Parts: sequence; C-alpha cells; structure tokens
Amino acid sequence: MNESGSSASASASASASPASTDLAHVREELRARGLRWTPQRRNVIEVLQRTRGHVTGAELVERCRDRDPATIPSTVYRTIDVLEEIGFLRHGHAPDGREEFHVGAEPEHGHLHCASCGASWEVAPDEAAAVLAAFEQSRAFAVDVSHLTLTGRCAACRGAAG
Amino acid sequence: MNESGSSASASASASASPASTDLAHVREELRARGLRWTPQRRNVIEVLQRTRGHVTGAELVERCRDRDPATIPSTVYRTIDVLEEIGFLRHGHAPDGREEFHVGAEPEHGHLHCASCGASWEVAPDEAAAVLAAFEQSRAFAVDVSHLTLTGRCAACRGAAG
DNA sequence: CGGACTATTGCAAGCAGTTGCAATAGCAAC
DNA sequence: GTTGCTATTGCAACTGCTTGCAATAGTCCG
Repeated sequence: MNESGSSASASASASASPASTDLAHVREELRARGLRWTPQRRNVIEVLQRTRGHVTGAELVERCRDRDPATIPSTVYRTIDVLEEIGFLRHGHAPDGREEFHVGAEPEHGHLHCASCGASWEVAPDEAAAVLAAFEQSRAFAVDVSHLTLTGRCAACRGAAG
Repeated sequence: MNESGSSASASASASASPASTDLAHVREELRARGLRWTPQRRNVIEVLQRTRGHVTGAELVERCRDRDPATIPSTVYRTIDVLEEIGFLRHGHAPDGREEFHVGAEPEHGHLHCASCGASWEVAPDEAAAVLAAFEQSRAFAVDVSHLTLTGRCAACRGAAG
C-alpha cells in the first residue's frame, strides 16, 4: 500500500516502456466500461505482462504474492474474469482440465497433449484449420482455437508401445 | 454394512439380469490385475450401470450416498480411477473443465459446447474423423475422441449476434 | 479353515477455486 | 476539495477433489 499516492503521475512520466503503454490501454479499456483501476488489478496485469506461455490461477496468485504479500486469491480470480471479458486474457485447459491463461497478445493457438508421456505441443491456427472447417460446414459451428485441447497418444508413445 | 454377509450368494441366484453379468465381468477384470472386489466398489459400479449419459464425480458421490449413506468421497474418486484403468469408464471434460464420466459401453463420442448459449452436442466418431485424420497425418498423433471437447459458437448464436 | 500379504478404506488435512456480504475506496460530478 | 454512487476488496465459509497414513479386510496359499 506504500507505492500508491502521489507517485501515480510519476509512472506516466517514465520513458517509452512498452509495458506502460499496455497498462494504459488496459486501464482505458476498464474505464470505458465503468470498471475501476485499482492497485490490486494493476499488480495482476503487471505480473501477466511478464509472463511467458501459460499460467494457472494458482501460479498467478503466487506470483502476485511475490510482489505484494497482501494479495488475496479471490481478488486475483475475479480480476482474471474481468481481464478475460475485456479480451486481455484468454484461457485454455490443461490436460487435467484446469484453466490455463495466456495474454491475448500472444498468437492464438490450441494444444495437443499426449496422455501417455504427458508431453504437450502447440497447435498453430493453420494446423487447426481442418478442424474449424469440418464443424463450420457440418454444423455452422465456429470452434474457438485458443480453447482447443486435444488429448491422445503421440507418435513416440505409439511407436514404443506397438 | 448390514447388507453383506451370507446374502452374497442370494444375488447370484437372481434371475437373468443384464447388470449382474456386467458386475461379474468387472469383478473378473479386477481380480485378473490383483485388485479387489469390495462392497464400496460394487456400489459405485452398480450406480454407474444405471447412469445414462454423463456424471461428474460429485454427482456420482451423491448417488452412491443415496444407496449407502456411509459412502466416502475419496473412496469413490479412487474407484473411478481404477475403473478408468480397466476401461470400464471413460472421461471427457465439461465446458468448465470438470471431468465428466460415462460407462465405456456407450458409443465413443466427443462434445461440442457453445460458449455463448451453453448448449452442448455430441460428436459422433465419423464426424470427428476429419480431426483424427488431420493430426494423424501431420503428427502421427492419435486423438482420443472420447476426450474431445470443442468450444465455440453455435449457428444460432452466430446468427443472433450477427 | 487359518495365516499372511497387501490392496483398500476411512479419516483428516490440504489445495484450487468460488461465493455472499459488509466495509472500503475509485471515479465522476459539483 | 467534497460528496455520492457503486465497483471492488477482504474475509470467511464452502465445494470439489486429492493425498498421506494407520487400520481394515479381500484374496491367495498351504
């Protein structure tokens, strides 16, 4: 709580950091919807911006706590909900069904998980095109690629097990 | 605990119920692997045999408790694990990622969920064939259809929202 | 039938995530 | 700078599921 106060204007005067631009963008997006900019939300967003690949909710809580030990889990989860609503965040599902988040700026992709060895690959949009097309034609259903998680057995495991 | 004892032989003498055949099959499958046949497992299996469509773990616990109020959740969940291992049970994922179980005897199928209206459809194996083929060719990856859950927007919602 | 081996159970603690509610504090307007 | 409206927070209880452990009880074997 000791980093707020009059220092707010200071961050605006910082030199051209790409992060600050994004912060301002999210802040504006929130304000445009009548939502509020709070120190807690700012912390979550800053942590997310420094995140590569995926984070689970629990990991995010932990990382937020590193920066602000007073972090409350429910606040983080509720912030996640808001950030997904404004499109800053997307989620997919880990093989165990748990939600995994990634910042919306990352290229959209799905996942492939081997149930046997536990390995995991990303599926680029063009590779998923066949899936999209199939359900688009048969049902006029638009599959969400970033939510696509396929489970099965990889080439290596199939070869090993015969 | 008062329904065990010498009444065990009584159930064997019941007239040709298809359920009893399956019970015997599962029991044998377990025994073949050095696993054990217990009243608790039997209860779970009987509940599952009377189940249509999907059940979540929590629902299963509840239904088991209806028949045996002494049912312990962890026992049910551990039984689920065993039954999946012997192939009596399969699981997919609900749109929220939670596991949904169905008895292996049911035809294999995947699921389609509309993120907008919450509706859900089954995907028959032949409809999923395109998905299977795509990843079979590009990665030699065998997609598990019963685990296939696609999220997106259905025709109705796309039409309504433009 | 009785004994031994060990899979399974029941229990209690714990983790991930959600929810209702009263108190707090952004934000806009004056 | 103050005031008021209400979004948001912190808290505490709760759901769903998992895990470690000691006690119990299936199952095999003689």
